[in-house]
Amino acid sequence: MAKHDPHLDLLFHALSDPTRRMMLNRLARGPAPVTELAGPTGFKLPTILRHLSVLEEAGLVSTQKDGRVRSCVFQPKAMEPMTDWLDAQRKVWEARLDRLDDYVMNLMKEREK
Amino acid sequence: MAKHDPHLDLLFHALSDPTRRMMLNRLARGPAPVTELAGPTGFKLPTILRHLSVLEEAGLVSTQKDGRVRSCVFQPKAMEPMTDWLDAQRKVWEARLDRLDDYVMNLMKEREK
DNA sequence: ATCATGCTTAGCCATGTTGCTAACTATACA
DNA sequence: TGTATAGTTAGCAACATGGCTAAGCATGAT
Repeated sequence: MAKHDPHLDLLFHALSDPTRRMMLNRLARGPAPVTELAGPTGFKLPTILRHLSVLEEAGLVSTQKDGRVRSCVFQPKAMEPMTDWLDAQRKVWEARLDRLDDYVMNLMKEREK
Repeated sequence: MAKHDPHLDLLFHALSDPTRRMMLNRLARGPAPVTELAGPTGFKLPTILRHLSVLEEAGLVSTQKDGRVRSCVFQPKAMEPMTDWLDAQRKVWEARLDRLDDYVMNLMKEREK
């Protein structure tokens, strides 16, 4: 378990904004140029570009310029460190439940004596 | 799919900080008082209390005062909206892969003619 | 060559976040 | 009663975030 993983910070932070989640959701349906990402949000292009760069820094989106159009592509692999953390966290929690279980079982055995 | 769920913002934001993740990790092992949460982080109590309130507002931790000690408890259920969103996102992505598959299959059939 | 399109950059503003210290309250213990 | 313990609150400083406008640049169409 990493003590503090800066990449995780970037990932969770990137997803903490509804506009960025909306953009990601669009991109999950397939690549799109910046303007198309901006459309449904109602925000201006510079704002969207900033959100996009946050997504890129988190590794969630990669972009490539083709002529004057920048095409944005969702990178699902980037999610993994996050789901890994969530799984690890759940494991710790479940181990705790198991220990609680043992504890309760022992209590009951004691009672039976 | 909710247009913009403020709760998701709070959840992802709460997890975007390494100190808060460390605190949660400790709490997954079982309840703890504030001072014990602060210990390994090296931060002062007021700082930890602010982090704690972020976790509480996200619903990830509930606290209760017993005498002069505040006991903090991890609330795993609070994670659900987040994992639900991740699952939904993955579903969209996989549906896209399926469509791509169909597309490639059609291309190959065309070629055979 | 000119114009429209699609970004891109610079820079401003308001607000939010994260750390701190200092001072306070409330409970337990002697 | 007095003292140590465990939080708590107020408020400050530095920096990050999220929106904008205005101006610029590169490419495609005419």
